[in-house]
Amino acid sequence: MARLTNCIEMMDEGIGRVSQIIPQMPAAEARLCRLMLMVGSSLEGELEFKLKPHKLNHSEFLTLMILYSRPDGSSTPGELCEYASQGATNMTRIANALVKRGLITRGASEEDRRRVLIRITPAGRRFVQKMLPPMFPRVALMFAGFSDGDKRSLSRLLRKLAHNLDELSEATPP
Amino acid sequence: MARLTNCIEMMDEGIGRVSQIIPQMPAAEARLCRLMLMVGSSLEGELEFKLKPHKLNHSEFLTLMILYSRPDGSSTPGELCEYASQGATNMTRIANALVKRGLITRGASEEDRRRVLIRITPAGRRFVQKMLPPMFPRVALMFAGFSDGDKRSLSRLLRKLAHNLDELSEATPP
DNA sequence: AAGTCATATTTCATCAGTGAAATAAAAGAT
DNA sequence: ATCTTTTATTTCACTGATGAAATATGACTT
Repeated sequence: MARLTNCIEMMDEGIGRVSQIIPQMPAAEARLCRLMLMVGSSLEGELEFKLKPHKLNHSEFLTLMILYSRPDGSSTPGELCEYASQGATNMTRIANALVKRGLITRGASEEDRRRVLIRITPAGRRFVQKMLPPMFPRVALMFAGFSDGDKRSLSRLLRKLAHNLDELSEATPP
Repeated sequence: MARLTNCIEMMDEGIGRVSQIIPQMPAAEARLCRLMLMVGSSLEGELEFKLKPHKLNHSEFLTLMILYSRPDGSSTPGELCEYASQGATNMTRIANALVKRGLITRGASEEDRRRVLIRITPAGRRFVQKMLPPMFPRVALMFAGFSDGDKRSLSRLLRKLAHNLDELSEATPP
């Protein structure tokens, strides 16, 4: 796999040349956009790489973590779909996989028997507590050389970007 | 689809609770990591959305743009694999799709006849010049409210992160 | 000339996610 | 009591990417 830095360098030159041909292009913004996409997918790759030994993919991991982080360790398929940004079809498949491994259980809700209650099991909690800590060093290394101010800036700017993306997709009711 | 802002809010609370159970967790870094992943994939969705009317997916668009941005409008499959972060198998498929639409051509290289020279066609250039400008307003809106300093900061921080990710994957030679 | 390496393609099996449609069951509305 | 809506599951066809193995071709080495 090519180093990210090389791809970025080549992207910089490419956008430079394109913006000479098409001067109306918002070059700085386009660069930021490409940067986000490149770094984002590299980060995604890094995550999947760390998950592979545990036979989990990103969306299974995310679903499990959402449950783990809940005060009561439970949620419903619909809610999980929302927060894990997955379709219902996919969430059914994810839940099946996690149930099969004994990390979660499915049961009917008491109050509303249409709903399905998904709970993380004690085995699921142990699993998370065992797999999470070995990831910490690499997560910390990603932000090596970032001052506290850098981290705060990055957080602020990403949240601002997220807010703008929300506005954009609300302005487009497809 | 859930709003990004909601997902972020819920992620913040979730990480807060997890870091109470597992205090060694680098919470700030984990938050940044999740933020990058969420915003990145939302951005990816936004891009795919803009590409759909042109019947292009992300990697086809990227491949085409790399060629467009080259001074001579040409490259080779191997090089495109690198910069578009695609496997050879996939690049063959991408090239087939673009050739079929008349946007690029494939031909043997003169110097080294093992190599295949991929060139953007005049039709390919016209296609890019027609499809690109309508994207500009939305790209600009993504960064609405970003000062010049914000943009520079974000650029700098993403590049630093990219650099760290390169180091990480070089320290892991599988 | 023979052997080795490099480049690209093709085939194949597989995985992860999408979207639409059909089904089921229960809640809520009138 | 019937009708509508909500929630979840299941099935199906499809897209896009992945990785391994086999093949073809041409370049480089000696």
